[in-house]
Amino acid sequence: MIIKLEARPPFCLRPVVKSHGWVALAPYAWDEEAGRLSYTIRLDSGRVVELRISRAVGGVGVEAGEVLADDEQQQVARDVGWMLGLDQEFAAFYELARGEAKLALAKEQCQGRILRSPTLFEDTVKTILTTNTAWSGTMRMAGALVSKFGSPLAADAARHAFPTADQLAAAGEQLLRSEAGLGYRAPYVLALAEAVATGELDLEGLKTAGMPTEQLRKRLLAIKGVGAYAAANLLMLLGRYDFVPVDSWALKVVSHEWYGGRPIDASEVEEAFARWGEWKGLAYWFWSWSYFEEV
DNA sequence: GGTAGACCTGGACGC
DNA sequence: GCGTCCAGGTCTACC
Repeated sequence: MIIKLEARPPFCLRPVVKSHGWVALAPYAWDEEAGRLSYTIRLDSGRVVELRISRAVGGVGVEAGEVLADDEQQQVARDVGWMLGLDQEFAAFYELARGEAKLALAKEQCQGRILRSPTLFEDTVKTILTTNTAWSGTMRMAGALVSKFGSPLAADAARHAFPTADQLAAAGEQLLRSEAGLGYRAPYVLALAEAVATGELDLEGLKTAGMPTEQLRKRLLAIKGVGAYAAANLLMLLGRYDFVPVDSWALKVVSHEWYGGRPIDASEVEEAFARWGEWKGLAYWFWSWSYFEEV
């Protein structure tokens, strides 16, 4: 069964997949040769299926490997549409980027969309896993959460979906530490899972909340384990680009680009991109850094 | 409001 | 093989 989904042009699958490191985190997988993105998902019906997403005329084709009920097909269309940002609009950003040599190819290269997870819960957990650790650590922790606590794929029990909030809440702090190696992040992830599982926190509602970005940012910062960097990263995934997710890498490349390599702080990174206004985060994300041209 | 130290793990490094 | 050090954001206590 193949579900065809249309994308707002310009759309190219590979740039979305390569937009950041999310594709390297379970349960995502990318087949470079086939140009196919895979994602193991637990549907609301409880069924776990592997979605195989490929470029198709005008958008993407999603193969589920088995026949899905109508409501399951609707969920797949909704979730894949969100994951790839199929309906996102970047015309205003492209217009601004046209006059900037470091972003001149943004439209031509279909830049703008950033790969995300079906749920904001999963993206928030993964963002917490990126903090204060090397990328290898993030991959290890995400992989462990999926393999230890996620529901298995019927056709291949070795593969699992990302665990639901209920599943992580049921795991408890001790198992999150010992089985997933989350360390001090375990209580943060547990508290988040419990808040979402009990309905105390409606994370998914934030996807469509029309509130101002600053208000949305405050809601995200109220989550334990989510600081300035993590909130900005999540805002980017929510399509709000008013803040730059400043991590140590950002401090390095921005310093090299505009501050002569001297130590800088987060406010100087924000200042460097201030002229991009509501597109600040996106300009930062797709900037062609001198640091890499000279290394 | 600003700052220092603790948190946790894996990897790099020196012995 | 073992011990030490370091990288990586956020939180909390303190000033």
